[in-house]
Formats: sequence, structure tokens, C-alpha cells
Amino acid sequence: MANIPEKPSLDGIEQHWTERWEAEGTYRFDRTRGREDVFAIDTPPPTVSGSLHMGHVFSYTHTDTLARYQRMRGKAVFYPIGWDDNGLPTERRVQNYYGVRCDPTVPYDPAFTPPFRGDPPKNHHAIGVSRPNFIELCDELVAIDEQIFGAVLRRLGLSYDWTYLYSTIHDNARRASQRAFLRNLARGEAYTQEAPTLWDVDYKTAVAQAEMEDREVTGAYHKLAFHRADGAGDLLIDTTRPELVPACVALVAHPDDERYQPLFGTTVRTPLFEVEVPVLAHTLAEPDKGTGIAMICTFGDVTDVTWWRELDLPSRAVVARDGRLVADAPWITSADGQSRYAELVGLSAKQAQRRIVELLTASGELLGDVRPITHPVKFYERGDRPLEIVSSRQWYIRNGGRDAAIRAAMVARGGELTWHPAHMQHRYDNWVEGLNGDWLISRQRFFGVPVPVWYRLDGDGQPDHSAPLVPDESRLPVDPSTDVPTGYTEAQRGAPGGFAGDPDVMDTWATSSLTPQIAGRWEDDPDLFARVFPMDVRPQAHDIIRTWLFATVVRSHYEHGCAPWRHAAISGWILDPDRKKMSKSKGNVVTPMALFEQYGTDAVRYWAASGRPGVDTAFSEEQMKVGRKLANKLLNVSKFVLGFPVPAAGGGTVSNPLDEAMLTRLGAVVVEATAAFDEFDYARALERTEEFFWWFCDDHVELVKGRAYGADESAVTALRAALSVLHRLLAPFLPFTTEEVWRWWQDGSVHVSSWPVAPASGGDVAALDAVSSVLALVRRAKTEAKVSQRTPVSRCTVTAPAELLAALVVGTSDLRNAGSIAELATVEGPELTVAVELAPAPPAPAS
RNA sequence: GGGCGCUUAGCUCAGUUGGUUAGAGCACUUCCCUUACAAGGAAGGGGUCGUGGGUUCGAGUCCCUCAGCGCCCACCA
Repeated sequence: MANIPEKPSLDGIEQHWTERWEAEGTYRFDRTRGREDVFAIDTPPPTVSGSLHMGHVFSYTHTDTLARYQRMRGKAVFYPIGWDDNGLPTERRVQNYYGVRCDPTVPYDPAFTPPFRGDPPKNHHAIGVSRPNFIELCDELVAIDEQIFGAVLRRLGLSYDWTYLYSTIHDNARRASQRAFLRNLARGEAYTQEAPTLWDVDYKTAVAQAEMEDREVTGAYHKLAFHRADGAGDLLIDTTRPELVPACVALVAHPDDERYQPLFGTTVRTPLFEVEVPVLAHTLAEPDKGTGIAMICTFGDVTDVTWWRELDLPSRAVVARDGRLVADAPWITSADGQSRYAELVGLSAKQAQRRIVELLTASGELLGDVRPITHPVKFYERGDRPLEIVSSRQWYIRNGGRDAAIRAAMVARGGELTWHPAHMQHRYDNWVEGLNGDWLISRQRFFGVPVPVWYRLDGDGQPDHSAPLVPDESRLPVDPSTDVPTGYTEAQRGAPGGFAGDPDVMDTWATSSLTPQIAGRWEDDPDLFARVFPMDVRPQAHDIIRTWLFATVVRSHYEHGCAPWRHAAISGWILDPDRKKMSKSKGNVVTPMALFEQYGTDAVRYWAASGRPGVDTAFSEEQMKVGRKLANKLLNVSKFVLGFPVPAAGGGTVSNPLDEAMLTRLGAVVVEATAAFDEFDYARALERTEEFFWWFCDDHVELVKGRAYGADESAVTALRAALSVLHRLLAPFLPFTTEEVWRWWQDGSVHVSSWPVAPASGGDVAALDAVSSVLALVRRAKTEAKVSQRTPVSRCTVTAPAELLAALVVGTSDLRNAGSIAELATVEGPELTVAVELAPAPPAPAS
């Protein structure tokens, strides 16, 4: 049986067991099992254009411990992994890697080879390639990146079933994404609309509310004079965006503001451009901000959009999609106004501001000094310049941002989930209740899932957006830029009376919001889907509750009428040892692979699993060293216990009260660890197990060693029973080490063994405690005497209350063995003390 | 402005319905080559549990106040 190495080692166990698990199909999902026997996990697909960092290691380990626990509980664990290789991050990486950019006007070149593969020189000017060529490069590069990612995830010991690997850009994901969209469209949940949209002028794409973030930037207040139409003087307004004066459509003050009440309904002329605009009242205007009266422009910020909509104002957009001022502002009618505007045409917003300030200064309409301030401004989270608001046609999915009933339904769906930790639900509620618009899903980009519709063109070649042409689901996925709607021919593309494909792709969240459907092969494999959906858990980080989690709830709500999972397990972030979020720019990022090699995977997993659910956790190599110690200890104690002859075929009997008590104590640990895992609290399960494990090694094994050497049946049987339980309790955390030691004496993988049940209770826990206390005092006496623990004790006198002395009786011989005590005497007394007479030590060396 | 979380030893953190003298690991100090393990072991010092109140026989734990730190959301003229 036992095949125990002379000198057990952790070296190389990762590769060895990874290969064995792969060969043996240890983590293969058993798809014959019914939904009630399945534990399904909606794993976050990593963005392959980035790199795997310690944050992935951290949260992926958490999920893996849960998966391993559930597998040992007898569940068929559906634990697929996918790649999020779709969208803007991939485009950007391809541009940088190959030195190309996508130019849809360039024709496809089947023989194209990129100028570089990795690291183009800094002065290289990106060459334009066709959209199909660009997408081929995307496919090529993600395949390379995915190889590297796969190697890291396997090395981390994640128990995925790789046969269910998915990718958000491949056909099945595109099909699912387009199908879900078309069903949203058919039910009226998706719609297209021309509307003011948050816009990134560098990426030249619309951006969703969820992808927007505030940044503190410098700006300045400018006090401008608007001229009353009745000639009775000027109205002063403060603005940080004077370049938008040509886009001004009204002034607005609070209806209760007595300073401006007489002016409501009158008009003023704008500075420089002499456009007549009304003075209006709206409750969003704040009397104590600036001069209490604001200029409404189309569009300076989201409040402008509200005013524009609610006050039914005209649209006078001056900022174009490239962030520059448009060529024509026909609403400016005065000759002076026109000539001034002509100076601004083509300038960026920043340049225009500089010029307009000069013009205002010259005209005397800029009053007082420009007052610099810093203020929060909205940016696309990946962008470098402030977002503009431009009017454009986009696709939306209703998410409650414009409808209280839908919003309430989404909040209720969130409430159906069990959140771990519970307080993370507040973030969800907070976000959903604060939505101020529907979910914008279209993007003016290339590498993504196309919006799967076409538009009829009228006799003038103008598209009819009110009734899109949609493909039959059996045709999916489609690319409207190359596929033709049913009933049309390619020759009719772009021709009057013909059709035009929707030019946009869907945002990456519009596809990744369907990970349960994609991973579960919704509609492509209905049998599988029925066994895994709704899933048991979505593990993810807290920063994407508002995006990924919420979007997934929205899609599931509409398509399936239920929440997509039962639990949301939210992990924290990794902070560097200074408690700041780890970031590349600070140069404090360590690569996972280097740590696996230095400490061993199980040690790194131990650090990760020590981080409690949802709690931001410091990166700590010290913790990894502790994990390494734990793994080493497990090897050694296993070798020690298994080194004793097996007491009896079919198992011996545990009869000693101390042995029974140890198992009783272990039973309590099993109960606690099990309860903790059922609550998704892997960290507590580990902590309790570990605490017992060290006690077991340091105290119990030391105590019963003597009997074990003497082949005492009870001692060895109990040690082996405890070892079996410990191997399994630790298996979710230290999958490699536990597998290594388990296979020394058991058939098959520990990872498909059954989760331990509490050993039968019994024994004499009081005796075990009493013996432990006395042994600790004997050890202390030896330490204080500065002698080896092995030093013989000629006589040991234990003074203690009668009760304690009575408890000690069953452990007397173990105690004498463990303490090397020749003679043990007991005396009744008020409290526990131990007097030790050491056998004469050999003379110490002179130094 | 609204919300959430945190504050316990030098550091990182446990402390579940209130209940002996508040725990662990790391770090620090001392000792020990001892035949499972020196990549080890035995032991030690170190805390008025953020502030101020309250409830209670009893509060790290429950209630209120305040402060500091972190995060989410809103505001952005």
C-alpha cells in the first residue's frame, strides 16, 4: 500500500498532478446529473488582452475552494472557464502589437501579413488594414494570449472542466448575444433612438453610464454677460465652458429665485453671437451656485440634457464627434456672430475655449478675473479626454433607467440573490436606484458582436430606423456588413430602395452579460442548459457589480424571468502592503507565475484563501511563507502517521479516551468547516481547520507518539482517521499537497473523495485538555531551564484541584512518554502548578 | 449631500446568539540538532479592543454620539 517517499517534497507537484488530473478527467462535469445534483459556477472570463495578476489569483482561488468543496459533497460541479476576447481592449492590444489600425475603407487582402509581431518601434506609423484583416489579427493574437492564460490558470490548480471552454468572440457566443438581442428587440426591450449620448472623442464611440467615471481636473469659472432684450442691462452667468456659448439655447434659474422671477419668459442675447435665447425656470437650477442662473447648452453636461428635454429646447450642437467645433451654426444670424464663430470652426474644445476667451475679453463681455478651480469631470474609464455629449443614433436596452416599474423589478431580482457578503447588495440597490437612462449597448467600433439588423433604404437612400430588418435565428451569427437580409441581394446594399447594415457592434458587456447562457450553451444544447441554469453562483469583484452583475440580471430577467444565479460571491481587491490598490504604474506588481515558482502554488492559494469574502486584502509574501510551512507540515505529519504499521485489516478500534477525544474535537471542526463552506466562507473553513491541524501536530501527535511507536491500535487508528479527515478538509485549499499525500495511501483523487463527516463523538475531552495543560507546563519548565525538550524528568509533581487530577488519570502514561517523565506524582491543591526535577544534565561545554 | 464598510498587539487579522484572565500568524527575544519535519521545534514579552455616553449582574460584542480611514453613488452651471 503506502508508497511514501523517504524525503517528501513539494517540488514539481504542480506539473505532476495537473497532468494526472487532466489524464484522469478528475474535474470533468457529469452532464447526466439533474439540476438538483449540479453546482454551477458562472466564472468571470478574464480579458485576454490584459494579463493575469494577483487579483485573479486571489478571487479565482476563492471560487475554486467552493468548487472543490461542492464536488466533494457529491455535486456535479459545472465549472467552465471562458475568455473575454471581444471588444475594445483587444482592438487596442492588436494595434499596439502588430502596428496596424482598422480602416474599414481598405479592401480585404487575403495575403496580408502584419509589419510586426510584437513591439513595433515607437516611431512606427500604424498602417491601415481592412476590417476582415484586422479581425483576423485579433483572432490570431487572442489565441496566443489564451495559451499563456491557460498555463497560468492550470498552474494555479483551478479545477475547471476545460472541455467547456468558451470565448466571447466565437460563433456560439456571437449567436447567443445576437439571439438575446433580437429577442429583446422583438419584445420591445431593446430600441434604437437618436438622442444625446455620452461620447468619447478619441475612441469616437458612445459610452454607457456604467463605463463613466469622475476625475478631478482643473478648470475655471468665467463670468459672462448676457444682454437683456429689453435693454435694461446684463444678466451675469458663471460657466466653466465658455466655448459652449454658441451652443446656448436658454438661461435657467430656480422658479423660487426672486432675483430672476421677473425675467422668466423674457429673452436675452448671448455674448459674441447675439443669439436670442429665453430665460426659463427649472427646479434643478441652484440659486447658490455661481450667480444662480445658468446657461443651457446642447450639451455641456447631463443636466443640460435634462433641461433640454424637459423644457423642450432646440438642439444647437457645436461639438462634433471628433471633439472639434462643427463647420456650420446656422442659428447664429448676425454678421458679427457668424464671423466670430468662423474663427472657432475646426478647433478642439480646448482650443476653442482659449480663442473664445480672447474674443470675450475683447468684447468686454467677460467680467472680472477667470477663477481657476478643480472640479470633477466625467471621463470614459479608458479615455484620456473628458466625455462630450453628442446627439447620435444608438441602441438601448431598457434597464429601469427610464421606467420605475422596470427599476423596481431589477431591484427585486437583485434581492433574490444571496449576497456574500450581504452588504454588497447595497451597492447593487444603490446603482439600480440611481440609474438615469437606459443601457446603451451600441458602439462605433469593429471587433465585437455586430448589431444584427439592417435598415430599408427609401427612394433617397435614407434608412428607415423604425422597422429594422432582422435575420431569422437560424442564420445567426450574422454580420450585417457582409450578410444580406432575407429577400435582398448584395447588389442592393446602399442603393435607394435597397438596404444598409447597421454599422455598429455591441458593447462587450452586452455579450458578457450572457455568460450563463454562453457557458451553458443556451439553445445550442437545451439539455445541458436545463441542467445548469439558473446557476448557483456568480463570483466576481465588487467594482463590476454595476456592470457585469447588473447587466447579467437584466438579460436573465427578460429572457428567463428569473435571477441568473442563486448566490453572488463578491471578492475584494488586492492591496499592496501599503494598503493602496496594486497598480502597474506604481511598479509593485508581481507576476503570479514567479510566486508559484518561489513558494509553490498551494502556498499562494493559502494566502488567497485567508482573505475573507468581500474584504480587500493586502498582498503578503509572509502569508505565502506560512502557507508553505503548512504544506510542508502536512507532508511530514502524513509521512509520520502513515509510517506506523496498519493496526488491523479493515481498520482498528479507537478505545483510548484521549484518542476518542481528539476525534471528537476534530468532529466539531468538520461541522464548523462544513457550515462555513455552506455559507461560502472558505476563509473561516480554512482557519478552523488550520487551527486544529497545528494543535494536532504540536500537541496530540507529540502526546500519543509513545503509544504509536508501541503499535498501540487505538493511537494509530485514531491518527489515521484524523489524517484522512484533515487531508480532505484541506483539499480545497492545498489541492496539490493534499493530492500528493492522499495518493500515498488511498485510491483515486482526494478531490473526488467524499467530504468528511464528523467522527463519532465520545472520549474524554476534559482529560485531553488536562493533559495538554500539564504538558505545556512541563515544556515551559524545560525551556526556562534552558534544556532540550528531550531532557528526562526524574520526578514531576502536579498540583491541581481534585477534579483536574481525576481527569488526568487516563492520560498519565501518555504524559510520561511525551515529557520523558520517570515518576509522576499528584497533589491536590487550589490551582494547577507543575514542579519538575530534571535528571542531571551532562556538563555543558565551556563556551 | 446619500449609502456601505473598517478602526482589536509593532504589522496583517480572527473574535458567530453579550458570559472566566481578549486570541492567531508574522515580526521581536530566549532556548533546543529532538529518529515526522531545522524550509523544524519549545517557550516568552507585547493590547485601558478609535472617542464619549447609554443598556446590562456582565459589553470588543447591543444602542446612540463623534472622529479618522477606505469605497460606492449623487452633485459638476
